[in-house]
Amino acid sequence: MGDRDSDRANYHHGNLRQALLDLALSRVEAAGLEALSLRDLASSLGVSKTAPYRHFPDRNSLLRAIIELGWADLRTDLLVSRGRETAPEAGLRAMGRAYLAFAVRRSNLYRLLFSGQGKELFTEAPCPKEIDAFAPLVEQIALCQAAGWRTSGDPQMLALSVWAQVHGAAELAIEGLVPVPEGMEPHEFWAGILETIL
Amino acid sequence: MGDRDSDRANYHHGNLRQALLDLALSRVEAAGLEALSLRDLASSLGVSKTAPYRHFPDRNSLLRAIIELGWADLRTDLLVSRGRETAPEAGLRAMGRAYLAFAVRRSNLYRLLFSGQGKELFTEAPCPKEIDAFAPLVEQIALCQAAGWRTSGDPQMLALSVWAQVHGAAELAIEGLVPVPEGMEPHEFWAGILETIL
DNA sequence: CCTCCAATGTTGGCATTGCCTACATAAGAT
DNA sequence: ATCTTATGTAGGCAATGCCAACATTGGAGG
Repeated sequence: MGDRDSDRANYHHGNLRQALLDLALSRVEAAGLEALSLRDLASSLGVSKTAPYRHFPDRNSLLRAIIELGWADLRTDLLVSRGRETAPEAGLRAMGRAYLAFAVRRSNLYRLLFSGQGKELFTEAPCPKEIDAFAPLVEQIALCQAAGWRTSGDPQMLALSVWAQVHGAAELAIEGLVPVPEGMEPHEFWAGILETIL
Repeated sequence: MGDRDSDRANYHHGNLRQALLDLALSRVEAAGLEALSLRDLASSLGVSKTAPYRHFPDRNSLLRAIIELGWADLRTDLLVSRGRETAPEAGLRAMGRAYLAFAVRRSNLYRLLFSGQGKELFTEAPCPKEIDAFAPLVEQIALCQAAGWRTSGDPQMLALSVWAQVHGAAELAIEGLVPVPEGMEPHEFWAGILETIL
């Protein structure tokens, strides 16, 4: 007859929301957003097919939660990478490399971030601090300017330009449209290309 | 009784492949690739649900055909835009603006181009000339270099860097993550941002 | 301690979709 | 005229998102 714990767990899972988030994130990272199925999550967690709807009104809502996790992780990577450097410009380059590494290493998640599903997360209100991966870039650019780098120009605009550059490189790297030289990691190759202009 | 033409057309449509492509393209442009359904196409064309499979083995194969159309159109826009300028650098800037305009105007199609579905189109063999939107950029960069612009540097690498920059701007513009100043078109706004660095 | 209720989970069902197998028809070559 | 092949049809299967109705549980208030 099963022990008491699993009896209790059988009906009320107890932590379904978090379990859904964890599993969904791993599914997306492993196979992309189109491979995410609420029914599959439910059955994998030993729960009925409609149980997830008690925690997320629909599939897109779950996706949006994952997107938030993704932005938070990306922001963290950027903060850590720049924290390891003292010179402002070195910090900026480190952020660029960290960004590319994140995009290549977790490409399915990265693609989801720009899939358009979470647009309203950022356009509506001021972007929540914990998931704002852009602000650290603007700050770092401002630091660089204070140190004499491209002193003319609005830091916000400069940051947008740099973001566009690095994001574009990340996408091209992920997409694999451009063959990478033998024995070279894609994010290294693309970091090198960025130096061409930046 | 119906006229003879529709009688004939009732069974053998006569031009189903092209009709599928046309309608699929318009559906994708209007609502994105996730809105593309073979069954919907079939019924809209007054044909049975499995008829499309006589022309495309599966949904992805149809998507790939659309991707080819998209790249060809983008290439054409680039060629036309640079053809209107004489000075090499002016031509390069015109290509950038045309690229951004294409991405914004046909954003759903543009997104499909980078969705990863058509990867093998470009990585395998040498990219077919008619759909190669990258080669014109390399050529233009070479022209610019011949005219004294950034004479040091491999044109291929420079072109990749420029492509990354413009593609990144295009994606950010489409995504709408960055609010565009009132009364300004997104592609103008982003073209301005590109000038910040390029 | 008991009761009720809100949170959480289940069952059954509907519509849509991709795609498979078998079958039907038309159009053109032999 | 016949036969082959390209093309289209019918039926079906499994998966999915989501809705409505019902069940269970644990905790708040009497």
